[in-house]
Amino acid sequence: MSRFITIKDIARKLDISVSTVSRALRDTYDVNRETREKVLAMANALNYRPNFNATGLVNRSSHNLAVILPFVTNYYFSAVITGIQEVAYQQDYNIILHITNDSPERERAIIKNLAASNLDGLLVAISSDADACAHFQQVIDSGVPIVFFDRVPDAIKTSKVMQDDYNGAFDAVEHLIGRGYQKIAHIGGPQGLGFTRKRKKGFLDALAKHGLPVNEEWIIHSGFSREDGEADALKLLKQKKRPDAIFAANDRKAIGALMALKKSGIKIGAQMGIIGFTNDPASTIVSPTLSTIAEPAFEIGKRSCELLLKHISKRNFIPEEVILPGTLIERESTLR
Amino acid sequence: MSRFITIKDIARKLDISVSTVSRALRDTYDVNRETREKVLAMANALNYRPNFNATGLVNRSSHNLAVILPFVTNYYFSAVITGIQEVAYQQDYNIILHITNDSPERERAIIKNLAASNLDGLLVAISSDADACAHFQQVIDSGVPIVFFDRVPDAIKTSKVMQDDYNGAFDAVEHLIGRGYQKIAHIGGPQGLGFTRKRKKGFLDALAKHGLPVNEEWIIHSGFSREDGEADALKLLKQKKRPDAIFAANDRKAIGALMALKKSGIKIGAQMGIIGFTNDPASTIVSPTLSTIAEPAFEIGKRSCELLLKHISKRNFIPEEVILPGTLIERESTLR
DNA sequence: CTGAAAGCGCTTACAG
DNA sequence: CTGAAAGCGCTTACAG
Repeated sequence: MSRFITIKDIARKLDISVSTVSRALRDTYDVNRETREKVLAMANALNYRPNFNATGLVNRSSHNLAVILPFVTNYYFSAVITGIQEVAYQQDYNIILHITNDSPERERAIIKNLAASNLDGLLVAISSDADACAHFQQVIDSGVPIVFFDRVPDAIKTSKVMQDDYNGAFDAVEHLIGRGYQKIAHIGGPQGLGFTRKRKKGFLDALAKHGLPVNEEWIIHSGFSREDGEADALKLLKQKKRPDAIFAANDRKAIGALMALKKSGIKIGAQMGIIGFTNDPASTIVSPTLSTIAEPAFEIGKRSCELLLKHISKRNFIPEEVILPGTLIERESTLR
Repeated sequence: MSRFITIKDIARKLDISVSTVSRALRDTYDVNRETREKVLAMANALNYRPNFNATGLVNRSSHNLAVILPFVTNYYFSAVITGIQEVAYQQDYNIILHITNDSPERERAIIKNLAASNLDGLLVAISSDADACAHFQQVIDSGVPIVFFDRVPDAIKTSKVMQDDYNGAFDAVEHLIGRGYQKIAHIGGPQGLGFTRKRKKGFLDALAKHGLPVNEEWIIHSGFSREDGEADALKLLKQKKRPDAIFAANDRKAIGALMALKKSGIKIGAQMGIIGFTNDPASTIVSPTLSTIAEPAFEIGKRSCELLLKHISKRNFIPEEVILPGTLIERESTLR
């Protein structure tokens, strides 16, 4: 391993002390202008790069942010990461990526092994079965701020960024009603997740507002995958009373439902309206194309990271909850 | 910021020296068994975590690996990352994620700002317009190993991991021929990329082997997006001599082509066979479903990371080029 | 405006 | 088997 240029090298070449080099480099103390310029020029000439381990050690900071989330192989989370990355990059922070595979055990193991001293902050979307969140509280208590996004634990007081799940769901269902559907089913996500409840509440309230009945048999909870959507849809089909529309908790489920129903000979739209949530690019690939609520995933990433940086720079930054609105996108799957 | 537990704390509590604590913790020197156990117990009781900035400073290593790639918002790259993450996690390495948005400038800026001292190695897929690769060579010369995957620069001697682009393309085209298609077009990726050339070569050689003509007008190069695929397909449609099948350089292009042609009234399969490359989940969502060559994306990530760790642990590890085979997946888009 | 010195938390020859 | 000391590269009171 070849040696790297250090401030000592610069100091020696210029025949000044390392203290002065350090001060000149950071431009924070009074340093003679000429001296500073000489140092800067030399640093540039030697292609000097600060050793982050050293600066981190004395400053107790690393310019490293960890992102912890269930998956990256889906559109929503990869778009969020891109947003996070965008602001981190501007501010010279590194993103350390941890993937939990939606496993609470792995999530806990990751948290446990976080060398807290190596991180300035955390951005996290919890796993589906987030039972206990004590491990996150410990991190915060140890002085490392966390911002949660999308999948947020209610119990922890810190900044959170999410889409407007309630109103998105409400709008989706009202859209179905507006299109004349009357017997509306809901295929939801895992019950443990906060936003599963919010989307369900939006669904229920929209029905209530329009005086439509709630049929408990038309409400099914399962996972978020396409396969889950297929299975849920097939269950709905077997009901004695069959619904005429489905609001799915996300696009993958909606697409699974759509494909399974189509295969069963149901005319999507005409016989069964379907609307999802996310605006995954796949929703324009299915046939018929899928109506949905577009989530501002990239924006959620950006806002989360901005908030985290505020927590980092201001010791006692007051936690904020940011709720970003979604947008109804009307496509073929809700066309009668 | 609350203080963290250090080896000094452990030493004080146990009334021994920090040297002994350090040695006991790493279990590398001879330490009296009892002493070691006392240290371990105390470390555990105090919930001690090593300060990576400090260990990194003395060991000149950080257990940090950087991953640099164009995007994460597509299936292939997000699957690769998941594979990388999987082995990094096992070995207690952190993944620092950098996204270039496929911009060579940003790629160069990222490399320039890498505090080399803070990284043990790099995993990279270069951007499409990778003209100069000197910046990567510099990193390697400075002692930080790089492993390239998928998009690899020919000019640099280091380990590389990729799918078998040539044979995958060859198999795809031979599949089309086996299904009876005779006038086969190719919609390829950006010309600068090495694998664009390899996939094209596989295409040409398969035609040659079966004595089919090469029509230069049926070979179109553009970007990798669905929109590019649509535009390419529409161009092919306007040709005086119209092809009866298309081999697309990736699934997104293939899906774009498929959708555009379908909209133009072409019967996919019967009138126009289409095959892609990747096995993006979207290829089972389009209708008709898309035949394709499945790439072992997750495996590519794993192998890349394993190789990088070998470079890191063995100063003079001899670079390896790993080529992983793809798998033909026959679906509806090549059914006559 | 500048330098000498102490210290961040850890590792590792050097003695014993 | 254990301790005292030096050092990794940087920052920052303390003097001057």
